[in-house]
Amino acid sequence: MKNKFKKVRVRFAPSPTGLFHVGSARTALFNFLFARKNRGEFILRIEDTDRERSKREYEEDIMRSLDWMGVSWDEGPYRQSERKEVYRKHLLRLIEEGKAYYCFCTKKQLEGAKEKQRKRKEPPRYEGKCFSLSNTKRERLIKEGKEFVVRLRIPEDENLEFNDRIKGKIKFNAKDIGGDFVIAKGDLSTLYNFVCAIDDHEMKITHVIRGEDHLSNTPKQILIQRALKFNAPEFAHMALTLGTDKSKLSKRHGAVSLGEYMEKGYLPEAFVNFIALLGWHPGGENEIYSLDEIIEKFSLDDCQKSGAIFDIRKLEYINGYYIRKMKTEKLANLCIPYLVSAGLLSTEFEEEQYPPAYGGVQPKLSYHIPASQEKVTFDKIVEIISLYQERMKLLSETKDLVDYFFLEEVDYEKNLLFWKGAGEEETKKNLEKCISVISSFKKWDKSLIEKTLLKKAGEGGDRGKMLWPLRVALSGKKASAGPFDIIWVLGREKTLKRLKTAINKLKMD
RNA sequence: GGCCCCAUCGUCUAGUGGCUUAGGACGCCGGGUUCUCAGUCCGGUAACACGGGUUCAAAUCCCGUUGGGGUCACCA
Repeated sequence: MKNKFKKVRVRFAPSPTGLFHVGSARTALFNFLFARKNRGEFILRIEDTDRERSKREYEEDIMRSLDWMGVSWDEGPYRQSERKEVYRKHLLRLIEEGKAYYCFCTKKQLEGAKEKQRKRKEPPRYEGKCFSLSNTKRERLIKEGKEFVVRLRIPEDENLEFNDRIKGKIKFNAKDIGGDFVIAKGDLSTLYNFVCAIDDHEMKITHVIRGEDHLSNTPKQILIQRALKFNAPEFAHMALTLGTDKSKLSKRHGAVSLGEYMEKGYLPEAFVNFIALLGWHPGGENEIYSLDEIIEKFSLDDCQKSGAIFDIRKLEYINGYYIRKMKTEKLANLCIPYLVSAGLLSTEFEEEQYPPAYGGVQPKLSYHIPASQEKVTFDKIVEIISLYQERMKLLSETKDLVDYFFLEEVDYEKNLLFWKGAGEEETKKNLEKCISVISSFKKWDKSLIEKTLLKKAGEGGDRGKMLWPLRVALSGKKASAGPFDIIWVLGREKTLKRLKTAINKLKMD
């Protein structure tokens, strides 16, 4: 292993031509893991040679997503659009050495040749016509302003083998590449494979870890590196992340951009845990790992050779798991923005006046409920969220789960109040019982509420007869937290009000 | 179609020639738990693609078949 004693340097090289997606996230993560595990360096390189399609906003999306995952880079971002001189220098050198040449064939000519080859069932191939152009003819064509591209001269027939760190020995033959391929356009602006080979060398990359969709680019890059007399880095081609139809994960499979996962309320630690386990496994039976544990255990040897389907149900499970394990205060803080954007809660900075001895003005967040104009404490929000911590899979579910704590009136169908075969009269009686029990409490004590109400409900045999309408009257939902918890958090006054509203609802026809 | 890669439950995977009646997790199904939902606990369902070898012994090694995927731009 020629790289054994060199400091490990890896790169993540996305092109900013679209929103950052799950597949790229996994490639970035694996590079990062490999770098950290081996005490090496992780470089971010933006491949924006295609000026038409590259956008600055996408570049920002890449960095924002990486930050979110906790994937930090040690160098960069380098931009290929800012390194044109470097590429041109190498390009000119190759042309001078006769390893690359101008090609004046028009697109039409190329198409025609390709068509003929296809008819003869031969693979399409550029035969290298312009390679044999005489100097004088070439000079003349350039002077005439004829359009051209630059092609790399490649061997006719040569084995191109390399040892992939994940896939093992990979064999290509130069004759299958399709002839001398284009490395620069007419304005001498260089193309992907060329700049990639140069940057990997100039940036002293020791390991190229990327998706296996780049496997077929590798022989081209090796040829370029050879022509330039560069040492080749080691390659590791990761199996792809797949959609449910087993094809490469893409937009048509639904949510693929990281932004969507952030908005839906996936936790970065859950997301990272999940995608790390797609195509990598440290052995053993544990499946929950922090980023630090993943780094500590990571090895390319434990990477799967075949693609892994992105199964969102397992991600949801892991996300729910992390939510349950989280400190409730932290969870509440993460949920608050969702309540705010749903209009259920509003926050603002409150200027609390402290005596000058305490350092003067200390800004503090205060919370209001728009529906009732009430003030609400952070502790109260924590209480509400704690009722749903075990039930939540996504942070974005918050608003639909707890909205009834922030609304003045809950909206539901009258029929929802009926437990199993119970009729209107019976339901009404049970709700009235609840009212009388709840208003009789001298002190407001949670376990007392629960004990007394439970006893009362038990008298009728089937507890559901009383507890179901009670819970529905308070939450307005067919599924919610338990009635005692809701009563406790809602308080006596609001509880009674909602029970009375429910009874009125029953009276109406 | 050419070239390249891949192949264990529906999904993610453990398994590196005998410890395997193939283990775990998600999902699904059933049951327990203060009305519901969730959670939790208990139980269940379900896989080595196929055919040849090699070997005393193969999910594991070799070959072939089939199937799947990737890639074939003056995009990256």
